Amino acid sequence: MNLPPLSQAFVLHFGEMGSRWGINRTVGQIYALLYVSREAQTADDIVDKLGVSRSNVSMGLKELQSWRLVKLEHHPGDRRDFYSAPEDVWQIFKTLAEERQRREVDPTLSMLRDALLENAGSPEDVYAQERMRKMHELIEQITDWFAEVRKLSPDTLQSLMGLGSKVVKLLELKERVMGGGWRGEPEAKAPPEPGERALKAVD
Amino acid sequence: MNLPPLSQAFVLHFGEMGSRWGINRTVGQIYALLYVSREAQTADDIVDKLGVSRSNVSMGLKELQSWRLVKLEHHPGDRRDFYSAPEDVWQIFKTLAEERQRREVDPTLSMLRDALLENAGSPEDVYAQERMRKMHELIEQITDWFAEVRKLSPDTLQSLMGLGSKVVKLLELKERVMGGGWRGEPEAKAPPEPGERALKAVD
DNA sequence: CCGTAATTTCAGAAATTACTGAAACTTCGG
DNA sequence: CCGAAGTTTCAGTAATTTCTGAAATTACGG
Repeated sequence: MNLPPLSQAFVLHFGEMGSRWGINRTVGQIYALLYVSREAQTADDIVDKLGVSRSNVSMGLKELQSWRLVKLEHHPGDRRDFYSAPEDVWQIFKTLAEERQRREVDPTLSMLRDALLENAGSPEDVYAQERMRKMHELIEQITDWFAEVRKLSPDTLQSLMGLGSKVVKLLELKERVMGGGWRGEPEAKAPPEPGERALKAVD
Repeated sequence: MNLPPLSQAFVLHFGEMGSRWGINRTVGQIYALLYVSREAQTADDIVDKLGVSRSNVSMGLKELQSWRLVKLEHHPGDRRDFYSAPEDVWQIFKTLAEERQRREVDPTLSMLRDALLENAGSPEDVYAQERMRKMHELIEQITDWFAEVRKLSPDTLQSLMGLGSKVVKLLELKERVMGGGWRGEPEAKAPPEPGERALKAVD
């Protein structure tokens, strides 16, 4: 590997981490390299810096493209492909989230929906179906919410996250300003707005 | 595999999905089986139902325990270990999030912090360090926020998620009611260093 | 302590996944 | 069209991971 020390440490770490995920070492390393490189890199640059085969790099780049994690650019008068990673870390995070949603969550939701439509032929499956309903509810709620949140601008998102758990205060504030009385204990839940999904306790 | 059809479909799906994650097929299947089973299962129950070796089940259960995803219980007058999955899907989600934090995010943060303390010996590493700073900031912000949010009760969490992107309305409401100075977080950000651009909505 | 039931460990076999070099393909200027 | 530069594909090999059966260990009632 042919990289300055800090970059190398970063690249190696992502290689290892990649393995923990479904991603293979080389793919992790290529992405890390692009992420810390000021300039777009050619496949041969990557071969030199990581010391892996040309074909491995080619496949890794294809994989990264399928995740929409790298940009391909061309320089005038140069036939080679130049690759780079988008700058904005929030954008990267969103892209990752979207792709994982598409590859992991959506198929699971689809399987669950199918199972919930069947009718259970045994007491075991009746219970199993009930459990699947719970899981479906949870996943759907989280992903709907996340889809909403992804629409926010990074700035807004940051304000929100800056609040941390203080959002609860905002919720209370909302009830005070919009809702009826606020004398009652938290047990009295805010009435759902019209058209808004009723809040159900889970478990 | 010896399971009623819906349960089997669920178990097989989780086996496949497990592979996409870092988790292996058997571990995914064992967890799925416990999740849809009304009663706690012994290792031999699992062997019968999944048709894998006893030792494989033993290792899988150990792995699941290390993720805190299964409960071990004992029945009076029975020496065997009985395993089950916690009921509350929100709790499961939190546990998963915590373990992934511990195993994947914390080591990354630690590596980044180390790299940020070194001094870069080349222009390439100067830039790399700058990129690592950005990544560190993002990850830290998200995980801090998530740690806060994990403290909320499932009910509160659900109210929040029910709002979806309507939280923005709440933020505006807050501005109106409280006026400017209520930024719930560690004082306004340090003025951006030269070369650091404010995060802006992308594209 | 002993014997038995239950569980864990572990070395090797089986299966899967990653990586390589060589060949095939693509693109483009002349 | 041709040739050169670049990229992708692919079959075979290497490396890694998963899984198994056998042996070792633990737990416990008598």
